[in-house]
Amino acid sequence: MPPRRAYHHGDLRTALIAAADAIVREQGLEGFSLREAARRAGVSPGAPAHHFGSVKGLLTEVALLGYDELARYLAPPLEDTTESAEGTVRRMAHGYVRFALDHPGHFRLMFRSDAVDRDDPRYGDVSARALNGLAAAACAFDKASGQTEGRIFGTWAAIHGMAHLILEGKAQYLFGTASADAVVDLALAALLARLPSPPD
Amino acid sequence: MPPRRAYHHGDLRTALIAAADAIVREQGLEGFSLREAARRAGVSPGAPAHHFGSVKGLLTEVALLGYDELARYLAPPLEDTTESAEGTVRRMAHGYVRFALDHPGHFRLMFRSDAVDRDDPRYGDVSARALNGLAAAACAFDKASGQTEGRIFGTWAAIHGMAHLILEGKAQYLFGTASADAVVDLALAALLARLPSPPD
DNA sequence: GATGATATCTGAACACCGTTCAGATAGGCG
DNA sequence: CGCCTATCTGAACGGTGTTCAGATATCATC
Repeated sequence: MPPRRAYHHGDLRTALIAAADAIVREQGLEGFSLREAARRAGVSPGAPAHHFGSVKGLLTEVALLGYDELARYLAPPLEDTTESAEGTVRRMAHGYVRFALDHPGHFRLMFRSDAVDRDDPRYGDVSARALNGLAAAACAFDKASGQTEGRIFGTWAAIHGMAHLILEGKAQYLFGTASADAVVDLALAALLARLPSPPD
Repeated sequence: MPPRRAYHHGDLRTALIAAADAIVREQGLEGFSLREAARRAGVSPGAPAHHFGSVKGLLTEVALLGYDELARYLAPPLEDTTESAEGTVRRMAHGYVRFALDHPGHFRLMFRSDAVDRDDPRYGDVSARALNGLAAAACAFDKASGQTEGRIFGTWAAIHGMAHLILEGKAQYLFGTASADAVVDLALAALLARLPSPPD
């Protein structure tokens, strides 16, 4: 990463987002600093301010990329039309948890409302898009129970709770060193066993 | 909080924990700093190091206090023996979420494995104790489904997920400005509706 | 009670952080 | 060409956690 020759970067905004994304991916959120991102982009510490206002602005962009990536993890189960609705929910749970473990820095950032510009309108859009699939699966699976928002949120909460607790090391109190997939399967078995009869 | 007269504090360790706990309670985790805690205790910035090693050590103590408080929020539903098992789980979910909203700084800290000394043995003890009640309720309620650890973790994950998502403002995408209690009720309705028949 | 060992705390230093801002530089456009 | 505006520099400021030699107090032992 040799120092730029030109005084003007050309596309500093994009470069800073890429640098920040890489830091969060490599070192997690604690390893991130605005100055380090500037350093990687070969630019002075004051440069990011013009493009992002503050560190929150830059981290918001990284969080948005995280939602895109999450959507990619959740897509395959939906595209497989041969799967039952219950199977789809199952596979999305595994995908959600795998995303959290594959991209812990992004996952944590996405749910750190203090580190991010919560009021960015794109933020709501992207999270809605990422969860559209989950919403569809939850509704298809869970036709009989409660009203729509309750179904979606209940499913989301159960899956998100697994991911968060596993990521932060809380599952080991119950399961020792069992794999995340095994933990998810056991929890799903308990949560889905309540179902009266598998739909379609 | 006038400056101490004595060179030695007397019980600095306790004073620092109390100060840190107060900061987290008043200003949240982002408002916390080791130096501010030292300032409140009327002591130099280097003093905490001797008692806690690093900032993680002090924050671990605050997190432990958080678990105690959580246990207090979860206790009443268990003590009410007239309640059905489902009702107990319901009330514990509301208690868990209320704790998160009443003590956001503590809640976030308790699940920030980067900010805390994860390997502190007391950490596992206290979290186990706080969740014992939840475990008992989950098992009593959910006799038929899955094996024990799966039942406990599934219930915990669902409840924790609600609390986390609500606290970080993610429920508003689905429910607007609805109260947390209403959101929890709707999600519980969907999750519990799957039950074949109410036990006992 | 005096003496020595040990625990405790100070205060200055260090490296780093995010943010600000006057000024240097470049590109776009008349 | 010359100007205007966006962009970026680099130094400064106040803040952070951590380290450490040295000052101070407590405690055990004589």
